[in-house]
Amino acid sequence: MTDAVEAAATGADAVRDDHYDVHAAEAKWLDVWAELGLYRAGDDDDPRPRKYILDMFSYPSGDLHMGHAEAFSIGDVGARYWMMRGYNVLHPVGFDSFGLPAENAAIKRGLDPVAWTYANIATQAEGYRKFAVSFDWSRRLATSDPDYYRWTQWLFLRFFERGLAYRKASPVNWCPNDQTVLANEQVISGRCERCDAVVTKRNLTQWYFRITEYADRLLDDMAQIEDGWSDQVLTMQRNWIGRSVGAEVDFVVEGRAEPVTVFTTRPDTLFGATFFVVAVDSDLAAELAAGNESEAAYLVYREQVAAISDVERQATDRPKTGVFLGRYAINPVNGERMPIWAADYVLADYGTGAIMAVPAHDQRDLDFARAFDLPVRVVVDNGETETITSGTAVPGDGRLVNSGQYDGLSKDDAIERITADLAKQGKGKKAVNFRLRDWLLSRQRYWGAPIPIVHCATCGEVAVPDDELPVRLPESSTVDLAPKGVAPLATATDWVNVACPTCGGAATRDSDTMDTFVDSSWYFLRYCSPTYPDGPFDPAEVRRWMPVAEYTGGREHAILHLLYARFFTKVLFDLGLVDCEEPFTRLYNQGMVIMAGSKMSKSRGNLVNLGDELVAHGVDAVRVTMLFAGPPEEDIDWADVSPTGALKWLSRVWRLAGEIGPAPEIDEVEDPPLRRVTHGTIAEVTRLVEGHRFNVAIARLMELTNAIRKSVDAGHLGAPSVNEAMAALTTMLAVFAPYTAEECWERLGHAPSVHQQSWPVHDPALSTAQTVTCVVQVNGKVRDRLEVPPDVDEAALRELALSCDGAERAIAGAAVRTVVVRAPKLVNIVV
RNA sequence: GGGCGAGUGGCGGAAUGGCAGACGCGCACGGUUCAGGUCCGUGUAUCCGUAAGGAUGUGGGGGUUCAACUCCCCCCUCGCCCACCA
Repeated sequence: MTDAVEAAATGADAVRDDHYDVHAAEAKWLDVWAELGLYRAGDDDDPRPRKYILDMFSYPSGDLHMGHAEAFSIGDVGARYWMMRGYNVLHPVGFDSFGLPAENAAIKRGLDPVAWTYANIATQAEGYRKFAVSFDWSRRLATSDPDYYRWTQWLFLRFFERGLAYRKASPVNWCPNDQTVLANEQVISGRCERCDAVVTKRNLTQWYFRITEYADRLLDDMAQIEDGWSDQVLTMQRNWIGRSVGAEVDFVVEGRAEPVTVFTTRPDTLFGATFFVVAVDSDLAAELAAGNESEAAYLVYREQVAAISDVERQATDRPKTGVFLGRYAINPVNGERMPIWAADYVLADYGTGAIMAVPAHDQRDLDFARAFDLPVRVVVDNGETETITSGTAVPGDGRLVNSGQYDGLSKDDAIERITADLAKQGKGKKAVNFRLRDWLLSRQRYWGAPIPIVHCATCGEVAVPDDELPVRLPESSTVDLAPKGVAPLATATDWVNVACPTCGGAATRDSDTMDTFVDSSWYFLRYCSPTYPDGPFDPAEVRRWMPVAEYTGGREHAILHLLYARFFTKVLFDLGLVDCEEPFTRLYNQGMVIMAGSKMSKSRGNLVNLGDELVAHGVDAVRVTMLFAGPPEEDIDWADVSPTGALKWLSRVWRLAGEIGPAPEIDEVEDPPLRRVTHGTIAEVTRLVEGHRFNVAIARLMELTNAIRKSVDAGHLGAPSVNEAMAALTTMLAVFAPYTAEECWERLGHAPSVHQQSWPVHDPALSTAQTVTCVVQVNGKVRDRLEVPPDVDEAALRELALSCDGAERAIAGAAVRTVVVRAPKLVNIVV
């Protein structure tokens, strides 16, 4: 402060040469802030309105990287803004600390996953602290804490009790590299999301969450969050759930007691069904081929299909393959015999794994029919059915033909009538199908929450009693961690062998651990009462804080974490544990930080090290760079932005604060236009911050900086309006550049902390201008500008506009046809 | 193949249907300087013009409107997601 006073006294020149040492400022304030306890959420009796501001917690990989810096810069603005607006803000931090990297470090380098993980957490926590994120550190948690996973297990048991967690055998995605199964959501175009290895199928008995039971609600409840989530994420979730409405139709199969049911969205095309296809890898296919002369051919074909990877199998331009099974199904509407084929274009795990093929109206069926010379029959005529002979199916709308009593009906009418008639005859019914599959949650890995189930030969699957939770992980030294396709926990014999909780007989623990997405599906609830000993969370606290007002994180979680967290919340709602059905009211997905046009990666050699950037430009400049680069949801190309420019601005502000300092006010040098700029800026920045338009908000603060600079240079040092402007600038800067704002606040002669100040309030009387610039257009082209009072009369403005120089020149004697007057901003003269 | 989103100066990007290019980067020129990655000022879409001023201009083509970056239709390009889902 003494420096600032002295500088102000010795004149501007001395200050301008002053150097803003960002690192000194960083070193200076962290402890002060910690002592003031600035960001701790208020207690139960805090009268302020509450707001829960959440950033997606991170995997503790060690130091923060550029992606973290962007995400947390964005989330922090919201948290700080609402704190300054007088809200009781919960802005917690934690670590998603179970997962493969810890285990891989253990396997590769012989490190203890516990020690490795917690060392990384310490490093990352320090990184967050230096980055000055306004976290309430008192609520910090880690999903690998026994205190946390105890409740993950507890929640699993509640799901288990309700039948929402169950075990089944089925072909599952298998990553041959990580030696573990993967959820559908973790398979990206046939490859492992983590390691990019080509995923194969294995038939295994695994644990699932019955998320499909919630498919309808996951779709319907999107209405509650439509205003707060981007269309992009909502659409992705909708597509992922993939609800389709149609009918289930029963087909009698010759020589089989039970009919076979198929799902179709087009029951109106039933008369066009000319053959029948079952998934080659389904049980039904094997059954139909069994003991049949076609069995040999079927088995060969099944071998061929099994040999190709999912990646190849899913290539849509692949020619259709299949074998005739020598069996026939009867079309329920016309009694026709349809040959049954096995093919790999029909999926075993969607619908019933069997379809009626309507080649005229489905491209895939037509491709198949042409490959095997099967009949094609048009049943919906749209006037352009001749394309079928050249290989293009007619999928759309039209009138029914070749369909007996239904001829002439429209598609929609036919769907309704045929479905109703089938239902009457007991041969079918209206049905809904989902693309969404149940969530496979078992993982054959060590570093995760053990599944709290004991397998007993007499009692079956037995839940570990609640009071025996947590089922702790055995010491890593007692476990063989090497990937071998068997769960590592199974090798810890002392741990695995237990007495059955029900009958006391010899039993074994389930040796799989849970997918880490289970951990992250409820962490936002634990934050509300992180040390609550009697349950996963204190329902009263959750009622007070939930739902989350603003949730910030990467778009990569659009269908993984965000879908699972919504599912968990709904189950907990049904259990009566939470009040809200949707956990996140507003979702903000920030873009990525890329480098020179492409994703940063080691192999590309274009990694930008956050630590280096922080050393070169300081925390605040990096934050401002991230926020000023563009809209938060867009990617930032680090090659296109200028941290130096950001630092330049911050230095300008800092020097201005030094020049203005705590010097006494001198009323005689007042600068009224500056007041208008100040109050106009406050109004706009407030609106922009609330709308997450941070890049524009910063642009407005830069303009205010320029205005103050001009005023000071014009000799207004000491004017109350200058002090007011500088104070407003400094307090608003606090949400973007916490260190610099604090430093400026001190230079202005105030005690810490600027972060305890209220967000400035604008005075509408001061922010409205005395005059408005009115644009005069002739035929839509700007020809002149007039300074007019904001409440100018329409008729008067019209006359003024018609007689101004620019308009007269452009009209040049032509006849005026119309004059559009939008007082006070615009007049358009049409000639 | 389907769905969603986006195309604006040399660059990142501004603009409730009403002044296109705010703000910043870069660049140019000038000033200051005890030599620095951190200062001040001026200019900077394109074309014609010394200037005043004029013409053109928001991926391309049409349309609605007094007025279109903005709304509607067609096309092109790019990005993301899903991808044989019956």
